[in-house]
Amino acid sequence: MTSPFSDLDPYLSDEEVRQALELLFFAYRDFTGEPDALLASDGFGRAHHRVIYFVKRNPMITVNRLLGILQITKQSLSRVLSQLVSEGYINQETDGGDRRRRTLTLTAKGEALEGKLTGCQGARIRRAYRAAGADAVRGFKTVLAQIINEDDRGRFTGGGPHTV
Amino acid sequence: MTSPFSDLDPYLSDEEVRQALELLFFAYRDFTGEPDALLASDGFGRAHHRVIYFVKRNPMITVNRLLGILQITKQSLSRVLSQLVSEGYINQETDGGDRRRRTLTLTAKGEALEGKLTGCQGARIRRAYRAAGADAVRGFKTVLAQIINEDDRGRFTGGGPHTV
DNA sequence: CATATATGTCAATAAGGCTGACTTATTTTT
DNA sequence: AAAAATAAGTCAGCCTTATTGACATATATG
Repeated sequence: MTSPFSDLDPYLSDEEVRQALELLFFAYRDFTGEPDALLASDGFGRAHHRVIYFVKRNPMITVNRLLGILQITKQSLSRVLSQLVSEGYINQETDGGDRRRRTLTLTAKGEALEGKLTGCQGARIRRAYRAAGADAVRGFKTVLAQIINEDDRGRFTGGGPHTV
Repeated sequence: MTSPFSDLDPYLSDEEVRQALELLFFAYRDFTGEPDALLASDGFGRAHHRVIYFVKRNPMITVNRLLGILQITKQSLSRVLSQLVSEGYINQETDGGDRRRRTLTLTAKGEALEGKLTGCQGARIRRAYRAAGADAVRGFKTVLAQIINEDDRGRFTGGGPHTV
Protein backbone atom coordinates (compact mmCIF):
# COMPACT_ATOMS: atom_id res chain seq x y z
CA MET A 1 0.00 0.00 0.00
CA THR A 2 2.18 2.79 1.29
CA SER A 3 5.48 0.95 0.89
CA PRO A 4 7.30 -0.36 -2.16
CA PHE A 5 7.22 -4.08 -2.58
CA SER A 6 10.84 -4.57 -1.55
CA ASP A 7 10.07 -3.20 1.89
CA LEU A 8 7.92 -6.23 2.44
CA ASP A 9 10.58 -8.83 1.95
CA PRO A 10 11.97 -8.67 5.48
CA TYR A 11 8.41 -9.18 6.65
CA LEU A 12 8.14 -12.43 4.81
CA SER A 13 11.00 -14.35 6.37
CA ASP A 14 10.27 -17.60 8.12
CA GLU A 15 10.77 -15.85 11.44
CA GLU A 16 8.35 -13.11 10.50
CA VAL A 17 5.72 -15.60 9.45
CA ARG A 18 6.09 -17.59 12.65
CA GLN A 19 5.73 -14.44 14.69
CA ALA A 20 2.40 -13.83 12.99
CA LEU A 21 1.21 -17.38 13.66
CA GLU A 22 2.11 -17.00 17.32
CA LEU A 23 0.52 -13.58 17.66
CA LEU A 24 -2.71 -15.02 16.34
CA PHE A 25 -2.50 -18.04 18.61
CA PHE A 26 -1.84 -16.12 21.82
CA ALA A 27 -4.22 -13.28 20.99
CA TYR A 28 -7.08 -15.64 20.23
CA ARG A 29 -6.33 -17.76 23.26
CA ASP A 30 -6.54 -14.74 25.58
CA PHE A 31 -9.36 -13.10 23.65
CA THR A 32 -11.60 -16.11 24.26
CA GLY A 33 -10.39 -16.92 27.75
CA GLU A 34 -12.44 -14.41 29.74
CA PRO A 35 -15.81 -14.94 28.06
CA ASP A 36 -15.29 -18.70 28.26
CA ALA A 37 -15.05 -18.38 32.03
CA LEU A 38 -18.19 -16.21 32.20
CA LEU A 39 -20.11 -18.63 30.01
CA ALA A 40 -19.09 -21.62 32.07
CA SER A 41 -20.84 -20.15 35.11
CA ASP A 42 -24.08 -20.02 33.08
CA GLY A 43 -23.58 -23.59 31.91
CA PHE A 44 -22.73 -22.52 28.38
CA GLY A 45 -19.71 -22.78 26.13
CA ARG A 46 -18.06 -20.89 23.33
CA ALA A 47 -20.54 -22.24 20.82
CA HIS A 48 -23.41 -20.56 22.67
CA HIS A 49 -21.47 -17.33 22.68
CA ARG A 50 -21.04 -17.37 18.93
CA VAL A 51 -24.73 -18.00 18.36
CA ILE A 52 -25.80 -15.26 20.75
CA TYR A 53 -23.31 -12.84 19.25
CA PHE A 54 -24.36 -13.30 15.65
CA VAL A 55 -28.06 -13.25 16.47
CA LYS A 56 -27.49 -9.95 18.25
CA ARG A 57 -25.66 -8.63 15.21
CA ASN A 58 -28.26 -9.91 12.78
CA PRO A 59 -31.70 -9.72 14.33
CA MET A 60 -34.22 -11.88 12.45
CA ILE A 61 -31.43 -14.01 11.02
CA THR A 62 -32.45 -17.41 9.71
CA VAL A 63 -30.90 -20.70 10.76
CA ASN A 64 -29.33 -21.19 7.35
CA ARG A 65 -27.57 -17.85 7.35
CA LEU A 66 -26.28 -18.55 10.84
CA LEU A 67 -24.89 -21.85 9.62
CA GLY A 68 -23.12 -20.01 6.81
CA ILE A 69 -21.43 -17.69 9.28
CA LEU A 70 -20.44 -20.30 11.81
CA GLN A 71 -19.52 -22.96 9.25
CA ILE A 72 -20.65 -25.83 11.39
CA THR A 73 -23.27 -28.46 10.66
CA LYS A 74 -26.97 -28.09 11.23
CA GLN A 75 -26.85 -30.82 13.85
CA SER A 76 -24.09 -29.07 15.78
CA LEU A 77 -25.95 -25.78 15.74
CA SER A 78 -29.19 -27.46 16.65
CA ARG A 79 -28.01 -28.68 20.03
CA VAL A 80 -26.76 -25.26 21.05
CA LEU A 81 -29.59 -23.27 19.52
CA SER A 82 -32.42 -25.33 20.92
CA GLN A 83 -30.84 -25.01 24.34
CA LEU A 84 -30.73 -21.22 24.00
CA VAL A 85 -34.34 -21.14 22.81
CA SER A 86 -35.66 -23.43 25.52
CA GLU A 87 -33.85 -21.47 28.22
CA GLY A 88 -35.28 -18.20 26.97
CA TYR A 89 -32.23 -16.49 25.50
CA ILE A 90 -33.38 -16.58 21.89
CA ASN A 91 -36.80 -16.10 20.38
CA GLN A 92 -37.77 -18.03 17.29
CA GLU A 93 -40.59 -17.01 14.95
CA THR A 94 -41.91 -18.17 11.63
CA ASP A 95 -41.02 -15.72 8.89
CA GLY A 96 -43.97 -13.89 7.38
CA GLY A 97 -42.69 -13.93 3.81
CA ASP A 98 -41.38 -17.49 3.65
CA ARG A 99 -43.05 -19.66 6.22
CA ARG A 100 -40.33 -22.33 5.97
CA ARG A 101 -37.96 -19.96 7.66
CA ARG A 102 -37.54 -19.36 11.38
CA THR A 103 -36.20 -15.99 12.32
CA LEU A 104 -34.03 -15.68 15.41
CA THR A 105 -33.90 -12.73 17.80
CA LEU A 106 -32.45 -12.23 21.25
CA THR A 107 -34.82 -11.97 24.19
CA ALA A 108 -34.12 -9.47 26.96
CA LYS A 109 -32.33 -12.25 28.81
CA GLY A 110 -30.26 -12.96 25.70
CA GLU A 111 -29.46 -9.28 25.26
CA ALA A 112 -28.24 -9.15 28.83
CA LEU A 113 -25.89 -12.09 28.40
CA GLU A 114 -24.65 -10.81 25.05
CA GLY A 115 -23.94 -7.43 26.61
CA LYS A 116 -21.96 -8.99 29.40
CA LEU A 117 -19.87 -11.08 27.04
CA THR A 118 -19.25 -8.39 24.46
CA GLY A 119 -18.51 -5.89 27.20
CA CYS A 120 -15.80 -8.19 28.42
CA GLN A 121 -14.18 -8.74 25.05
CA GLY A 122 -14.80 -5.14 24.09
CA ALA A 123 -12.83 -3.90 27.09
CA ARG A 124 -9.84 -5.89 25.88
CA ILE A 125 -10.17 -4.46 22.37
CA ARG A 126 -10.62 -0.90 23.60
CA ARG A 127 -7.59 -1.16 25.80
CA ALA A 128 -5.51 -2.64 23.00
CA TYR A 129 -6.71 -0.04 20.50
CA ARG A 130 -5.90 2.82 22.85
CA ALA A 131 -2.48 1.43 23.62
CA ALA A 132 -1.66 0.78 19.97
CA GLY A 133 -2.99 4.00 18.42
CA ALA A 134 -5.18 4.79 15.43
CA ASP A 135 -2.56 4.05 12.77
CA ALA A 136 -1.91 0.62 14.16
CA VAL A 137 -5.64 -0.04 14.34
CA ARG A 138 -5.98 0.63 10.63
CA GLY A 139 -3.17 -1.81 9.91
CA PHE A 140 -4.63 -4.40 12.23
CA LYS A 141 -7.94 -4.33 10.39
CA THR A 142 -6.34 -4.35 6.96
CA VAL A 143 -4.22 -7.41 7.63
CA LEU A 144 -6.95 -9.36 9.41
CA ALA A 145 -9.33 -8.69 6.53
CA GLN A 146 -6.71 -10.10 4.14
CA ILE A 147 -6.30 -13.21 6.26
CA ILE A 148 -10.01 -13.95 5.92
CA ASN A 149 -11.12 -16.06 2.95
CA GLU A 150 -12.34 -14.06 0.00
CA ASP A 151 -15.95 -15.20 0.52
CA ASP A 152 -16.24 -13.34 3.78
CA ARG A 153 -13.68 -10.60 3.28
CA GLY A 154 -16.30 -8.29 1.81
CA ARG A 155 -17.92 -8.02 5.21
CA PHE A 156 -14.96 -5.85 6.19
CA THR A 157 -13.44 -4.35 3.07
CA GLY A 158 -16.61 -3.25 1.33
CA GLY A 159 -19.00 -0.63 2.57
CA GLY A 160 -21.65 -3.29 3.06
CA PRO A 161 -22.95 -4.83 6.24
CA HIS A 162 -20.37 -6.49 8.44
CA THR A 163 -22.22 -9.69 8.84
CA VAL A 164 -24.46 -12.00 6.85
CA MET B 1 1.20 6.31 19.53
CA THR B 2 1.25 8.44 16.43
CA SER B 3 -2.18 9.98 16.96
CA PRO B 4 -3.58 12.15 19.69
CA PHE B 5 -5.96 10.47 22.03
CA SER B 6 -9.04 12.16 20.57
CA ASP B 7 -8.38 10.49 17.23
CA LEU B 8 -9.03 7.19 18.89
CA ASP B 9 -12.54 7.93 20.01
CA PRO B 10 -14.25 7.01 16.74
CA TYR B 11 -12.37 3.73 16.95
CA LEU B 12 -13.95 2.89 20.23
CA SER B 13 -17.60 2.99 19.31
CA ASP B 14 -19.68 -0.12 19.82
CA GLU B 15 -19.65 -0.69 16.07
CA GLU B 16 -15.88 -0.41 15.93
CA VAL B 17 -15.45 -2.87 18.76
CA ARG B 18 -17.81 -5.36 17.16
CA GLN B 19 -15.95 -5.10 13.90
CA ALA B 20 -12.78 -6.09 15.74
CA LEU B 21 -14.48 -9.05 17.39
CA GLU B 22 -15.73 -10.24 14.03
CA LEU B 23 -12.41 -9.75 12.28
CA LEU B 24 -10.78 -11.93 14.91
CA PHE B 25 -13.50 -14.56 14.67
CA PHE B 26 -13.44 -14.87 10.87
CA ALA B 27 -9.67 -14.58 10.58
CA TYR B 28 -9.06 -17.29 13.15
CA ARG B 29 -11.75 -19.51 11.66
CA ASP B 30 -10.12 -19.37 8.22
CA PHE B 31 -6.58 -19.38 9.57
CA THR B 32 -7.17 -22.74 11.26
CA GLY B 33 -9.43 -24.21 8.59
CA GLU B 34 -6.79 -25.41 6.13
CA PRO B 35 -4.37 -27.03 8.59
CA ASP B 36 -7.31 -28.67 10.36
CA ALA B 37 -8.19 -30.39 7.09
CA LEU B 38 -4.57 -31.49 6.52
CA LEU B 39 -4.32 -32.83 10.06
CA ALA B 40 -7.53 -34.78 9.78
CA SER B 41 -6.06 -36.83 6.94
CA ASP B 42 -3.20 -37.85 9.26
CA GLY B 43 -5.66 -38.70 12.02
CA PHE B 44 -4.66 -35.71 14.10
CA GLY B 45 -6.42 -32.60 15.38
CA ARG B 46 -5.60 -29.04 16.17
CA ALA B 47 -4.11 -30.02 19.52
CA HIS B 48 -1.45 -32.09 17.78
CA HIS B 49 -0.67 -29.13 15.55
CA ARG B 50 -0.06 -26.85 18.50
CA VAL B 51 2.25 -29.33 20.17
CA ILE B 52 4.25 -29.94 16.99
CA TYR B 53 4.45 -26.23 16.31
CA PHE B 54 5.78 -25.23 19.71
CA VAL B 55 8.21 -28.12 19.89
CA LYS B 56 9.58 -27.01 16.53
CA ARG B 57 9.90 -23.47 17.84
CA ASN B 58 11.48 -24.57 21.11
CA PRO B 59 13.65 -27.62 20.56
CA MET B 60 14.45 -29.40 23.84
CA ILE B 61 11.40 -27.84 25.49
CA THR B 62 10.18 -29.56 28.64
CA VAL B 63 6.63 -30.75 29.22
CA ASN B 64 6.04 -28.12 31.88
CA ARG B 65 7.04 -25.24 29.62
CA LEU B 66 4.81 -26.60 26.90
CA LEU B 67 1.92 -26.70 29.36
CA GLY B 68 2.59 -23.06 30.19
CA ILE B 69 2.34 -22.07 26.54
CA LEU B 70 -0.72 -24.10 25.68
CA GLN B 71 -2.53 -23.46 28.95
CA ILE B 72 -4.18 -26.83 29.04
CA THR B 73 -3.94 -29.53 31.69
CA LYS B 74 -1.20 -32.10 31.92
CA GLN B 75 -3.71 -34.85 31.21
CA SER B 76 -4.94 -33.16 28.05
CA LEU B 77 -1.42 -32.70 26.77
CA SER B 78 -0.47 -36.23 27.75
CA ARG B 79 -2.86 -37.92 25.37
CA VAL B 80 -1.76 -35.84 22.40
CA LEU B 81 1.92 -35.91 23.23
CA SER B 82 2.19 -39.62 23.87
CA GLN B 83 0.43 -40.22 20.57
CA LEU B 84 2.95 -38.04 18.76
CA VAL B 85 5.85 -39.77 20.51
CA SER B 86 4.60 -43.30 19.87
CA GLU B 87 3.95 -42.53 16.20
CA GLY B 88 7.44 -41.14 15.77
CA TYR B 89 6.79 -37.43 15.33
CA ILE B 90 8.41 -36.32 18.55
CA ASN B 91 11.51 -37.55 20.30
CA GLN B 92 11.64 -37.54 24.07
CA GLU B 93 14.89 -37.65 26.05
CA THR B 94 15.85 -37.38 29.68
CA ASP B 95 17.51 -34.06 30.38
CA GLY B 96 21.19 -34.32 31.27
CA GLY B 97 21.16 -31.57 33.91
CA ASP B 98 17.89 -32.45 35.65
CA ARG B 99 16.98 -36.04 35.07
CA ARG B 100 13.36 -35.48 36.10
CA ARG B 101 12.85 -33.51 32.93
CA ARG B 102 12.04 -34.91 29.51
CA THR B 103 13.13 -32.76 26.62
CA LEU B 104 11.05 -32.80 23.45
CA THR B 105 12.34 -32.48 19.89
CA LEU B 106 10.81 -33.11 16.49
CA THR B 107 11.95 -36.16 14.54
CA ALA B 108 12.45 -35.90 10.77
CA LYS B 109 8.86 -37.11 10.38
CA GLY B 110 7.71 -34.43 12.80
CA GLU B 111 9.69 -31.77 10.96
CA ALA B 112 8.03 -32.80 7.72
CA LEU B 113 4.53 -32.49 9.14
CA GLU B 114 5.33 -29.22 10.84
CA GLY B 115 6.71 -27.86 7.59
CA LYS B 116 3.59 -28.84 5.71
CA LEU B 117 1.30 -27.23 8.29
CA THR B 118 3.30 -24.05 8.76
CA GLY B 119 3.77 -23.77 5.01
CA CYS B 120 0.04 -23.78 4.63
CA GLN B 121 -0.63 -21.14 7.26
CA GLY B 122 2.45 -19.21 6.21
CA ALA B 123 1.18 -18.88 2.67
CA ARG B 124 -1.96 -17.23 4.00
CA ILE B 125 0.07 -14.84 6.12
CA ARG B 126 2.48 -13.98 3.31
CA ARG B 127 -0.35 -13.28 0.94
CA ALA B 128 -2.12 -11.13 3.51
CA TYR B 129 1.06 -9.24 4.42
CA ARG B 130 1.85 -8.52 0.77
CA ALA B 131 -1.67 -7.36 0.08
CA ALA B 132 -1.81 -5.18 3.19
CA GLY B 133 1.65 -3.58 3.00
CA ALA B 134 4.41 -3.03 5.52
CA ASP B 135 2.73 -0.22 7.43
CA ALA B 136 -0.37 -2.28 8.00
CA VAL B 137 1.77 -5.22 9.11
CA ARG B 138 3.35 -3.10 11.81
CA GLY B 139 -0.07 -2.05 13.05
CA PHE B 140 -1.35 -5.61 12.93
CA LYS B 141 1.47 -6.80 15.16
CA THR B 142 1.15 -3.89 17.55
CA VAL B 143 -2.55 -4.37 18.17
CA LEU B 144 -2.36 -8.16 18.45
CA ALA B 145 0.44 -7.86 20.98
CA GLN B 146 -1.76 -5.53 23.03
CA ILE B 147 -4.64 -7.98 22.92
CA ILE B 148 -2.45 -10.66 24.48
CA ASN B 149 -2.38 -10.89 28.28
CA GLU B 150 0.53 -9.09 29.86
CA ASP B 151 2.17 -12.36 30.93
CA ASP B 152 2.86 -13.39 27.36
CA ARG B 153 3.02 -10.00 25.67
CA GLY B 154 6.75 -9.79 26.21
CA ARG B 155 7.26 -12.57 23.71
CA PHE B 156 6.40 -10.02 21.04
CA THR B 157 7.09 -6.55 22.37
CA GLY B 158 10.48 -7.16 23.92
CA GLY B 159 13.63 -8.03 22.02
CA GLY B 160 13.66 -11.42 23.68
CA PRO B 161 12.74 -14.81 22.28
CA HIS B 162 9.26 -15.11 20.90
CA THR B 163 8.36 -18.22 22.78
CA VAL B 164 8.94 -19.77 26.19
C1' DC C 1 15.53 -37.73 55.63
C1' DA C 2 11.72 -34.76 54.21
C1' DT C 3 9.78 -32.07 50.91
C1' DA C 4 9.13 -30.20 46.51
C1' DT C 5 9.27 -30.73 41.55
C1' DA C 6 8.65 -33.00 36.89
C1' DT C 7 6.41 -36.32 34.68
C1' DG C 8 3.18 -39.93 33.78
C1' DT C 9 -1.16 -42.42 34.27
C1' DC C 10 -5.99 -44.15 35.44
C1' DA C 11 -10.81 -43.10 35.50
C1' DA C 12 -14.75 -40.46 34.75
C1' DT C 13 -17.10 -36.46 32.62
C1' DA C 14 -18.46 -32.91 29.32
C1' DA C 15 -18.59 -29.69 25.29
C1' DG C 16 -18.70 -29.34 20.76
C1' DG C 17 -17.78 -30.84 16.64
C1' DC C 18 -18.88 -34.67 12.86
C1' DT C 19 -21.69 -38.13 9.47
C1' DG C 20 -25.75 -40.29 7.80
C1' DA C 21 -30.49 -40.94 7.45
C1' DC C 22 -34.94 -39.34 7.65
C1' DT C 23 -39.25 -36.25 8.41
C1' DT C 24 -42.07 -32.23 7.82
C1' DA C 25 -43.48 -28.01 5.90
C1' DT C 26 -43.31 -24.84 2.37
C1' DT C 27 -41.90 -22.69 -1.88
C1' DT C 28 -40.51 -22.89 -6.57
C1' DT C 29 -40.25 -25.02 -10.92
C1' DT C 30 -41.87 -27.68 -14.55
C1' DA D 1 -51.22 -30.24 -10.30
C1' DA D 2 -47.13 -32.76 -9.75
C1' DA D 3 -42.28 -32.67 -8.92
C1' DA D 4 -38.26 -30.78 -7.13
C1' DA D 5 -35.85 -27.82 -4.22
C1' DT D 6 -35.33 -25.40 0.11
C1' DA D 7 -35.57 -24.61 5.28
C1' DA D 8 -35.70 -26.59 9.39
C1' DG D 9 -35.70 -30.21 12.75
C1' DT D 10 -34.48 -34.77 14.72
C1' DC D 11 -32.45 -39.40 15.94
C1' DA D 12 -28.48 -42.15 16.63
C1' DG D 13 -23.74 -42.78 16.96
C1' DC D 14 -18.93 -41.32 16.75
C1' DC D 15 -14.53 -38.52 17.62
C1' DT D 16 -11.48 -34.96 19.56
C1' DT D 17 -10.28 -32.15 23.02
C1' DA D 18 -10.79 -30.47 27.02
C1' DT D 19 -11.92 -31.00 32.19
C1' DT D 20 -11.24 -32.85 37.45
C1' DG D 21 -9.38 -35.81 40.90
C1' DA D 22 -6.38 -39.17 42.57
C1' DC D 23 -2.25 -41.41 42.61
C1' DA D 24 2.64 -43.27 41.22
C1' DT D 25 7.46 -42.65 40.22
C1' DA D 26 11.82 -40.53 39.77
C1' DT D 27 14.74 -36.93 40.93
C1' DA D 28 16.35 -32.75 43.14
C1' DT D 29 16.80 -29.76 46.97
C1' DG D 30 16.43 -28.26 51.72
